[in-house]
Amino acid sequence: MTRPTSRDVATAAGVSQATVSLVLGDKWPGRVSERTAALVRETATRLGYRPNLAARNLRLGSTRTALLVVPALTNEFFARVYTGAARVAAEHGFGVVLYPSPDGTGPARDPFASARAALDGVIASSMAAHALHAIGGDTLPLVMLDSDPRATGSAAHVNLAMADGMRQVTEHLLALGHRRFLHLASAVDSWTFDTRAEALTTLLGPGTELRTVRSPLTADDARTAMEAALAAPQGRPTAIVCDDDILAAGACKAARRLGLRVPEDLSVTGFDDLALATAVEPELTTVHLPAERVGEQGMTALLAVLEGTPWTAPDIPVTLVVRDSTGPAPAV
Amino acid sequence: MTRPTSRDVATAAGVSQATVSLVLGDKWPGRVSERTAALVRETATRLGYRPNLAARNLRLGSTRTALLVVPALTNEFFARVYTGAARVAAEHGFGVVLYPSPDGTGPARDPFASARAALDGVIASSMAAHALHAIGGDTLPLVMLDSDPRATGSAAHVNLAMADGMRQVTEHLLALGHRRFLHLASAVDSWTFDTRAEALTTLLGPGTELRTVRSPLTADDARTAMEAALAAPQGRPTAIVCDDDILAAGACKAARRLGLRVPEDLSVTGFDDLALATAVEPELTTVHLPAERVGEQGMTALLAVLEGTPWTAPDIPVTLVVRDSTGPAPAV
DNA sequence: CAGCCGGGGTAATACGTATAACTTGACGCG
DNA sequence: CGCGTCAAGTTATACGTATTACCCCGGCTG
Repeated sequence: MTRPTSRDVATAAGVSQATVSLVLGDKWPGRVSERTAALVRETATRLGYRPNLAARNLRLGSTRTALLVVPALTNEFFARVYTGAARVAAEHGFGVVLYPSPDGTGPARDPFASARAALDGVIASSMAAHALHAIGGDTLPLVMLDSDPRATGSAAHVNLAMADGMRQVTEHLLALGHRRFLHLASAVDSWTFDTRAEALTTLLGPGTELRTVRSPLTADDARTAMEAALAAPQGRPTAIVCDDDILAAGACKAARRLGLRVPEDLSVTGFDDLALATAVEPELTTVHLPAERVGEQGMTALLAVLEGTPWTAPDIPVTLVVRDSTGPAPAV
Repeated sequence: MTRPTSRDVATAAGVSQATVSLVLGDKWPGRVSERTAALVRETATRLGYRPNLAARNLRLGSTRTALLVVPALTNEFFARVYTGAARVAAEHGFGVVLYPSPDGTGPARDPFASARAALDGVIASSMAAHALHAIGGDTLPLVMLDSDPRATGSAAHVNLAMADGMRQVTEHLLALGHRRFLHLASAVDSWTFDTRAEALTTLLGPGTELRTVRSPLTADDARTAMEAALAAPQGRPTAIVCDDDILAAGACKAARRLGLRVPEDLSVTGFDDLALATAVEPELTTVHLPAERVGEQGMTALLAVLEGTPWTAPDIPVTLVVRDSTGPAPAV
């Protein structure tokens, strides 16, 4: 009634366990005659044999499994990062397991053990870096996603060209004549957002005005933040730069509630280019972040690190997608 | 340079490996004196000892890991299912690993092995049921999510009360005076959607009209489907029942492109209650599906099955959330 | 004082696999 | 004919843990 082992297959086929392992391992060509190999394979499938991965992992000292640490999977961006990472992993016979509920809601007394599998390496989003040492991931090969290249020492880095993205946003808005800006920024403290904020500040030349409001990354918070910011009609911003499409969508909505038309009275930009960006009306002008590619490169980097190859790559380029939420600055 | 084992801890502490295992296992109270226990624990942390999970899994014959099979994590609904399942799992010292890229895009020659970990059980969404036997999951304890209770024999089931959800939609729209309906249905063949379609057909009494258009679950497809359906001004539907918020959002957009106002000229309803539902304008009237609870109950069910306890529970209730995308049927 | 008990620990083992090291027969070749 | 070679397997072992069965010794009891 219990699952058949390689030894069961061996006795059933009248060979030794080693032979079974050799055949099914598909290495060592010529070690086993084609005739017995076929016999072994046939009995294996007949018995429904599945290798015990725990045993194999123990023997090989490697699980071919990576841990992906992200804040929340319900954020489409990170779901896509996972997808990309899992794809590349599968191509190399690797698996990807997620660190559950790092948002702090879950219990996970021993978060490392809760991954249940021995791990070969860790890919961590900077937005979840605080969880890293609790995981014990600092003792494993590590790849950081979107984190300060100067900070995390030896770890490999996969970064998006956030500053350049912000440059594109700024130039686009300046060309449209905007001079008074509001930065609807994430309340999360991370390299990602810091870099953007810094880029925005430096790129906006003299003769411009910039206010910043920090808000959690939810549409509701965006709305209340907006209502406060747009209250005064005179001197109010004409362009809202949001750190996130969700914020941007919330901003558009708040604007309309306040009787402002987008983009005629107010331009709004986002980041990420989620499905949401084209679902709302007007469709969002936003910086497209190739999330899948982040995951892919993260996994590629980890594989390189595991092989001892030093890995480095230029920042992943991002591109502004101009849609309908931005337009010429109002005449006043 | 290699990771310390329990034996390393043992020699360092001057005890036997068995003692280390006993202490760190925290069972068998009284088997070890408090003094040596403290010594062992101290050396363990000093050496940075982490138990080798592959070895433990092999020894115990169980990995405390479940496989969750879903179509795509980028769909917020399934991301939330995962979150719920992972939470309950963590509470019981279990892990959840995802079946990567079952949408067929990925390579995954041996999808089962690509889970990399030996598994204790499987939780499978019916929308990915076709992948099940390829995974070999049919030989493991199985919990089915939203699948035909009559179909999958012995497996435990966790179902949403889809028919009741559709009933609420129908009654809401009928009460608003609608008589001509369009069902924007998913192109995917599954119990979920079949149940809804059947419920809709039976609930709409005489004197009503129902057309059905099947479409992939993307906003773009929804739009083209809509444009075809609404082309003829006379006899066009006044209420659009969508199988999904994404479809609903697409439908709203298409309607506006065609010069129809929502909800004045056209009512639209969705399913799921994703974040999208409140991000678009008008906010969607939609059937709220407690996705997290699906994941939680799925995991709970699996845990019960693993203990040999027969598990059964009533369908998870769903509730219509009335927002701004539905209104009285237009006069004509 | 012998016998027994139990606290506190240890030695031994099995889990299922991959692979290194060894065996065996057949065969070719000098 | 004897030896090296090679194909085709097999035997043995280790991976690191959890747990069972055992052991030792001090103290209590009859």
